[in-house]
Amino acid sequence: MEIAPKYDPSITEDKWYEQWVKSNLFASTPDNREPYTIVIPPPNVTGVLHMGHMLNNTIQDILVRRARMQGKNACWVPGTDHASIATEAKVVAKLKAEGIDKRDLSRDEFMKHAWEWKEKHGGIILEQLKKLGASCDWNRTRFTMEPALYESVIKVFVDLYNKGLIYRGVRMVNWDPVALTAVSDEEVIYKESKSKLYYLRYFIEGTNEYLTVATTRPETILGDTAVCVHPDDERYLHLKGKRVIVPSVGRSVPVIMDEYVDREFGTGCLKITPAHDINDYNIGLKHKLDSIDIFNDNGTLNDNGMQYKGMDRFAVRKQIVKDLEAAGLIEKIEDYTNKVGHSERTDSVIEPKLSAQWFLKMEDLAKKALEVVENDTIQFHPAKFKNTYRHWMENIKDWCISRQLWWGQRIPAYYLPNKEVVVAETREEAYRIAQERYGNDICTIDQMMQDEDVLDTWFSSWLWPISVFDGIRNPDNEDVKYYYPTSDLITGPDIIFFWVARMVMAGEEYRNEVPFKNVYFTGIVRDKLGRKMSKSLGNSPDPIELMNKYGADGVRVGMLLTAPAGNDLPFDEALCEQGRNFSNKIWNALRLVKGWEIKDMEQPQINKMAINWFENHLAATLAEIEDCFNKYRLSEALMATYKLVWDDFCSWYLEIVKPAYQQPLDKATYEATIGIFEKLMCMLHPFMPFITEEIWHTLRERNEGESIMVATMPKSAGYDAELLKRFATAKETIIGLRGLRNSKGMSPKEVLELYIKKTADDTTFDDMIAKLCNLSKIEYVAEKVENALSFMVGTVECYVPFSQNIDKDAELKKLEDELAYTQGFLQSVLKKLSNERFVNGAPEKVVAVERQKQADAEQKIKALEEQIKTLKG
RNA sequence: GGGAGCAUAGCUCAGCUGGUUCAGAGCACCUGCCUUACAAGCAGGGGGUCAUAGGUUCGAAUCCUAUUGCUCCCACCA
Repeated sequence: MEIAPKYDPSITEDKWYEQWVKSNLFASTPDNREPYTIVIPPPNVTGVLHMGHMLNNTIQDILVRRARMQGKNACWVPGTDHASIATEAKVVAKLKAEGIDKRDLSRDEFMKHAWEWKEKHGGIILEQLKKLGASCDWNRTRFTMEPALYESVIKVFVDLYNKGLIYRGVRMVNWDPVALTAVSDEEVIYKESKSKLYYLRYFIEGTNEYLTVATTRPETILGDTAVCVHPDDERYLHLKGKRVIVPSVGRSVPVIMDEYVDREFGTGCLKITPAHDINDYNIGLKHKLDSIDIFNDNGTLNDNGMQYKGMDRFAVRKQIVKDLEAAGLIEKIEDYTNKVGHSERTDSVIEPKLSAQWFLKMEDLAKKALEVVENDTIQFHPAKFKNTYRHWMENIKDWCISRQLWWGQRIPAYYLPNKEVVVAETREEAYRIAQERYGNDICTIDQMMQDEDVLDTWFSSWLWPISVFDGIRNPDNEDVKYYYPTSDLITGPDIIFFWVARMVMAGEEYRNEVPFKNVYFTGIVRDKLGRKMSKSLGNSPDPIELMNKYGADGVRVGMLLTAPAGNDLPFDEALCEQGRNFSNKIWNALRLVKGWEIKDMEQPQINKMAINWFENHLAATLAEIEDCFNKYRLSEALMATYKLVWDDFCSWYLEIVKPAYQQPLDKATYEATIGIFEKLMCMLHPFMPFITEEIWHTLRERNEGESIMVATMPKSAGYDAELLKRFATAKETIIGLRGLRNSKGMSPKEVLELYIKKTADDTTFDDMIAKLCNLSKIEYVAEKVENALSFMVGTVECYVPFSQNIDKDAELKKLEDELAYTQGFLQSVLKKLSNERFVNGAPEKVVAVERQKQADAEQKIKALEEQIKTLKG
């Protein structure tokens, strides 16, 4: 059989993916097996694959594939999120490029454009996931805006409203002046920025005296309705009951006293703008101040902006400072660093704004959701995120769930002419309720005005583990009963509040059960220099190009090699190279094995030994790997598998059984080797699905439609630890011999003899030693061998007769160095053992170990001294 | 301002409740090899005062305290 010398993923990967889809191997339906369920964190429908997705989805695929091979009914549900703000922004931008202004469109017209856009450009990311090998059940692909999920969201809104958990109120919210919508507290990112602190003069009414107020936002003086000082601040006691004139504006406002003011900051005087700052708003409420809103929704000044009307807030800031300076009303300007809230989606500076919004009461929901994490019904990996979660849950505020957008689930609230509001799943139902409540003649059905707002995207995402199985609309359907709760959730810690916490709440509220049992938090993928990957830095590699270059398998391995849960992943292309090299290594092992001539002949002892050793070693490694998976330490599981394949299988096992050039291999060994190879491929398959499938099919004849995907994952079993230890000693002998050859520059072709100063009590591995070291014989002797090089394995001396002149000085030095080291070592052991408190205090086991060390060291010293003596002659 | 976490080889990390799996792994590095599976490779090798300073202990990378440096989360003093 001809096998290419280099593995080429481009000819296997697409082929096998197609085959898997064709054979419907990703599909899952409820049956008697234990379910294993993952719901994908739905990427934005407008998204394209980035390195974060690669990591996240590789991990999910590994877990799903492993579960499937363990005989579980594995179901990975894919889908996308409608991403209200982000998508609407994209559609608006696209329309703008075509010369269409959103404001000129009706809601329906806009939605038509948005859906068209979604159909055309949406879901690219799901196609890209296929290249990665993601074994999602594509038949189950969901979209948060599709009818069934849309209905679920509406149903939940109505339900929570009826339970009294949802309310509408006028509150200070975070306003995004670019997206023209409110956003939740969690969507505000505070960034440190260099700004200025302006000291403004407020003249006391009717006098020439003034007080100085420090502010970072001088433009908001237009909305000032008071100046506030601390009631105990002696500097300002005389101002009690006085009024001051807002500079430039000319308005007279009261001086009020409140302990909120920090006397140390600035001048100890605080201007109060209730309409544009959350703290000022609260003070305004307390002191019954007027509230003057000076901004339009888009951040320009409104009619209250006087001569600045129509200008942007930042332009006004500059202008008003100039004007105040000209009027001599600025005392000084200082540099100042503070944190400014930015919109997560548009990056615009958030404007606190008073507006009517819908809120969800969180307190009770949070209580239950905290409990199930505290008592480990849901486990976090790593567990440290419990702290973060707890802190948020214990300080939770109501969730602003309305957004002033069109792309999303429209709030099912209907306003009647009598100003009352009715909430119901449909207009018809709302009308029925309205008539019931207020009489049949209250209005016509068309006179009810539906709320213009849509719901926060996360208000649909939080239902995802339930709604993908239609468990909101049909709580007793087979799917949701079987697949819910899901098994593992794989996500980033950045959305622990946005998503994870809220899913737990929804799960408890709507299923009375947690939505998942484990949460695996991935780290953030960074570049080599530790920076976040970002478009503006251009440091984010294109995953598709990477996969073309190294193969999906190579990239998957590269990502996983250094990605412990919860740790950031400093990505380096060299890791993908390592992954690709590993692919090639496996490939060449296949070439070797398939290249052998097989003969029906007696199985040599050495091969029996190799097989027996490997199977024991495999069992031990399997136990190790299972332990890694139980602890969600996937990188370690991969590394253990990697070493098993590369080192133990390729470098040791295959080298031991490998027949001499053009010699045949016995059939029994061949069969065993194929069996081992198969097992290794199964173990590797979750990490490297494509190459393992290709090799699995090459190892044996397979029937049409058979796949490694549904082969059985090998399980750990008992093993002979003693055997493994003896093998390790044999290995040491081999390494010692190779080192000898290396240091003496001997060719591997030169045949040598080995004499071991020891009784021949264990010769199990002698054949192997002879074969791998090109020895003509191994002999056990009682006395030292003359004219030989020597080395030690543990406390045992080994000799290799050497025909050429031995460099006595070099040998002597080597031996003396070793002697010195061993003597030092013995000293430290003796010191320990002569310490009575150690001998009495330490456990017997530990003391026994020290005594053994002593004995070994003494024996070794004796041997070394003897060697030195004879060498000196 | 509050909280959490981290600091071990050049890099990325493992080292569970103090003592032979205690100083480890992979990559990188050095030396020698194109040895009929693989140079995307083989064989061998070097490399760490476990951040710093104290303390507890017979014994500390591991426990305690302080210091320094980094990261993240929350709050948002204008």
